[in-house]
Amino acid sequence: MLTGRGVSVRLTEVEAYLGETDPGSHAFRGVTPRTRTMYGEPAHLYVYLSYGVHACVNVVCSPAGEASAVLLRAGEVVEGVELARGRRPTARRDAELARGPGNLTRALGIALTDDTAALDGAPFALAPAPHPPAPATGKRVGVSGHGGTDAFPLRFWIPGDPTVSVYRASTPRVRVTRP
DNA sequence: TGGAAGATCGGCT
DNA sequence: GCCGATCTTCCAA
Repeated sequence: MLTGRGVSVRLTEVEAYLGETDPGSHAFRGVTPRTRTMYGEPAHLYVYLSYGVHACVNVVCSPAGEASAVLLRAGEVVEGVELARGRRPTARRDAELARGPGNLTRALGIALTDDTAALDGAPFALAPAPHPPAPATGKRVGVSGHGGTDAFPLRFWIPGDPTVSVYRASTPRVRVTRP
């Protein structure tokens, strides 16, 4: 269970990213200014910007010097629901409050400036679930190309949970015609 | 300096 | 349920 800024969520969907050996990881190409956090201390947040719009949050799990992290993709808001609703006005159902990486980040009030923040105290804390259910495993979604993603069944989710995001086919990128 | 790619969400039908 | 729009970051020339 993850707590951040007055909102607690029960994580229902995560993905693991190993590092240089993982084609889908940002660290695959090596250390960059953006991925530097992944090489930092464990139990810290790695927040990155996706598609220039959405913020996605990871938890660094390897010791300093190694790059491995867990991407938090979805969760169920169990505490501070009202607060989360205020942050997510477009969500019609509670299950949508933290469905999807970007939405989860918003519901928790995490911003890009929270990159490298520690998880062992306020305002962010990570605690084991009281009754951890058996998660399902499978291929990761949203990771395109590089051809090796099928060999990494590193996605874990709670089967049947309404807050788990569904697979979404990749959109063909249409370059905006510039005048 | 330029071009291409990317771990997505919201709105409308 | 499906379709479109958005910006940043990284690598190569």
